[in-house]
Amino acid sequence: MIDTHVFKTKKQTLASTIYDIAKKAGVSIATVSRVFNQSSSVSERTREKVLAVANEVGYHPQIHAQGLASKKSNTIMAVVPIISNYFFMEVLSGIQDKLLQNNYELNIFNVTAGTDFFNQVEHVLKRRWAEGYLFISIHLKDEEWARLKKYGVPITLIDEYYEGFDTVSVDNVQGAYKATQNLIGNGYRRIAMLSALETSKPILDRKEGYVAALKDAGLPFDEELVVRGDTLYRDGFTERGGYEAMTKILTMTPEVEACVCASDIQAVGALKAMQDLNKTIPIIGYDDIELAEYMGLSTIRQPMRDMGYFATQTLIDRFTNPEKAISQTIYTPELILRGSTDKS
Amino acid sequence: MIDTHVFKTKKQTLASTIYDIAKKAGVSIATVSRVFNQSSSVSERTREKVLAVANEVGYHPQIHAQGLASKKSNTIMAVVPIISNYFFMEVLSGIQDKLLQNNYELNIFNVTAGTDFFNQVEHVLKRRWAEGYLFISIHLKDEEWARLKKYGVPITLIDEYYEGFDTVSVDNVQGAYKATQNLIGNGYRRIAMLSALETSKPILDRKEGYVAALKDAGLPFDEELVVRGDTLYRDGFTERGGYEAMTKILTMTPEVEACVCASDIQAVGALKAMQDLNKTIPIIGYDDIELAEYMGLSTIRQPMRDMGYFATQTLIDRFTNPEKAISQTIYTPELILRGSTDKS
DNA sequence: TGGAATAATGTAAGCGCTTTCATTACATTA
DNA sequence: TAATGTAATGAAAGCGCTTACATTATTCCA
Repeated sequence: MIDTHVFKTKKQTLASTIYDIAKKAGVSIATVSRVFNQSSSVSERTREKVLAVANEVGYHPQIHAQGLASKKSNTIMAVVPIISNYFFMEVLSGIQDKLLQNNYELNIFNVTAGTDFFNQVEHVLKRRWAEGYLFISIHLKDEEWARLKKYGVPITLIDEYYEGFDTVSVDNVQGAYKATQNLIGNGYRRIAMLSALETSKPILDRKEGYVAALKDAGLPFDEELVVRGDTLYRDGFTERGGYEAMTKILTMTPEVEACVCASDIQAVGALKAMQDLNKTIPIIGYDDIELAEYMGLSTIRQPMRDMGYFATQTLIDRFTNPEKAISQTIYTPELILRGSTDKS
Repeated sequence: MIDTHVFKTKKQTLASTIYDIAKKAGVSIATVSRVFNQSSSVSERTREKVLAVANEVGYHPQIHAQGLASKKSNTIMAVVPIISNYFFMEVLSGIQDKLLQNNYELNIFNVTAGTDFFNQVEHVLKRRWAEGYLFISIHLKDEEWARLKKYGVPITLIDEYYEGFDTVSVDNVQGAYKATQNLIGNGYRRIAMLSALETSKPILDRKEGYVAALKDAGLPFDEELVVRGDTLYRDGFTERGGYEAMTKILTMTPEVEACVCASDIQAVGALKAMQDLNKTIPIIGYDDIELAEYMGLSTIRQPMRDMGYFATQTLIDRFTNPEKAISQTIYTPELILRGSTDKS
């Protein structure tokens, strides 16, 4: 007996390539390629035919093949240290806004804190994944930046300053200065700084501004009043970090009259701590995330979205004009007064 | 003394390729490739030699070339609709956690709302950028999902349910039910639902739970008590959206006794609205973002990090075992009681 | 209406890797 | 020592695309 049963081979829907399309459309692969690259010289008729075929089988050029052949990928990579942060989110949304107007795709690469931090960053460049890079809140030593420069790839730094690259940042010293100065102007003398990981670059700058404001007002600087929480997750820029720090401040140096804060999110924790300890002092946050408005939190505004937007623009400009002079853009932070600093 | 002069080298340092390394190390390109792919049969001596050379010139295989030749890229792509959202952030951090243990790179692709939403999503798959995809809060019709399935690529859905893919979600109906039930249990009768864009899938489900709870308690359902703000940016899941909605509720239906909310972030706005109008009613949020704890906000907890973590695991499992049975994982939301529902 | 100018298409050589298969070098064993 | 097995390496054929450059169709004007 003859077995006539046919095995239905699970038909692997092999991805179609440019050859398949070319064949079906009766043209050469070059023409197909042209169609997908809006190259000028393709007649309207062929274009339509190719597009029809491509659409029918769901064809689209593969990114890796394109990338290899053309040495471009129409991709911008945002490199950020740990993602879950309000500052990044805002910056990112500015980047998106700009990208929407251009034909670039955004990829986000996360580097994790640790000893091999620089290696991770360098690794990203080595892979040559993108045409340009946005480094957000990545802080390196000058010689490390210099080393990255060797890769000859367009890079724009956000929230960091280095002469060799286009950078977009905010004057952190000035921001903290303004906040502290405001408190001093309101008559407070013993002002604490709610800090975070000491080695963090923004913290360093903000402390400097805080100290300068005290000094300019003829007030003594007391290291004891610079306090951070013990939870160092995300460098201490967390609700918990703020809660812990404020608890310390209120219990260990009860004579404190006011407080400048390294971030809004920490301020949220600090507010809770004050509530729990049933003691309220004026407080100024930092960043002006959307939340701050709804919490009545006075703060120092950083134009985060603008920064993202502008940095992206700068980067794209460099694609088209690599010889463009390197630019450093520094925004001025703005003091926003709300309920948390009202005199009671 | 440190030399701090300006860079002037214009010379594009040509990226070195596998050939350069092979030549300098005196081996064939195949061997170099093997070294970079921890392939077994390379003698320790050659391995070291190759690595030394590669390190010297800063060589690393190019992703596009690798991707083309091997048809893999060791990359997972997370597809999300608009990035700046607390829910995504938390899920993302769960994904990162899992990824850290494996050797995959994460890329994030943003789709923007609009008429061509589906096209954007499909486009991502067409490019074949990654080996697997995590779709976060992407809601499509069944036939659309079916269409994506044709691409034969590993996909895991987060915060969505569809039988054809592995999915990880939370029972939104139950979550809203629990919240509403709690309020009813506390004696409130006129309970509002602070909503967002009506067509949003989570909103649909949550409303269903809200209605069911009312019905089960023998309470009437009043469409007028389901309110959203007018600002629809991010589908209305914003502080502002919450503020507007609560303002409406309090002014148009002043007899309302309590409120269930579609998200914590909206609850923040709602809290402010209550404060501004000087009227407080019990409120329950949704999500349990970190902030909620520090704001004393009762809420429905979604295990966001766990979801991200588990979904990633599921996806990676599928790489190694494509024939694995498709799984639907549904988490149970948890009611977290805090100050915002305390009886005054 | 011929022929130059121009538009449309095709040919083929890579892009930088991976991978199969063949080859070589070396260690074992009888 | 010859035969055999195994580990290490190399040669070469693609992967799916872009892009000079070459070739063929069209167009246009004197």
